[in-house]
Amino acid sequence: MSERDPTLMSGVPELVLLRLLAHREMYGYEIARTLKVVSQDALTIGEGVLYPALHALEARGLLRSRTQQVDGRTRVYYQLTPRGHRRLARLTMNWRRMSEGVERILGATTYE
Amino acid sequence: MSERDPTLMSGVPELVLLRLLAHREMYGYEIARTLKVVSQDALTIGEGVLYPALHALEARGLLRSRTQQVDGRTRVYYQLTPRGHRRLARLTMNWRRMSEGVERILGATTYE
DNA sequence: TCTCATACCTCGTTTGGCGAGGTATAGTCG
DNA sequence: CGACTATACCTCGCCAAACGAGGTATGAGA
Repeated sequence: MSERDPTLMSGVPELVLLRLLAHREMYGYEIARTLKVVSQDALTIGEGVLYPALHALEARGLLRSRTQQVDGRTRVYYQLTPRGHRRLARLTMNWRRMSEGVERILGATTYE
Repeated sequence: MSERDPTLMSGVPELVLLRLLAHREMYGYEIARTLKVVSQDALTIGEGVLYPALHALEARGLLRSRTQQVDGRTRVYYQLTPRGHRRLARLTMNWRRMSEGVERILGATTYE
């Protein structure tokens, strides 16, 4: 394994998507709304990012989906696979590491 | 103004570069080394990222450079312009906002 | 009827991170 | 002397990812 991973760059959408879906099954539109609310507007994900990301995650075997009709509208519900959970754990570690690194740079007043 | 800015994505290299150079003048190679040390290996910046980024920042008027010969080697020292300082302040705000958003997502155990 | 919210989708562009490569000098070890 | 490492700069080309803009369709309410 030892795949790509955010070296410096984020991959925030992937992280956030996996994390939201780790709790419970959700469908795309719901994810976008929830993200906005929970992050208190700090994060928003456009549909041009959201749907391609979900498809890619599913294609990689990190998500599983099922389709359900509700009030004549189609919802595609996603949930994490075991691989998705492992991936999430890994990405979370990387995120913490990276953001702590950035904080160290931002916080320091002198370097030598 | 009101330029693009990292919507979801990072722009970590730009932020970090500006922050390091806000303290004191540094040259490229030194930046790469310092970043690694100060971030305790959490962040590294390859030369294929570093130099193009520095040039782009200078072209945008956020950095100013001067060249100096030291022991027969050429060093290009960079420092922030006033615009660079303003940009740094802005990016720092965005970073905090974004990373707090991510933390809220990571930290929450239930959403409704 | 029109608009808004819901719910999905894709296409094309741009940006930017990154590896790999290239040049040159100074110092160290054998 | 020759090889190698560290210093110091640079560019090219690839690829992935974020994003805006556009498209389809339904249900509810004004």
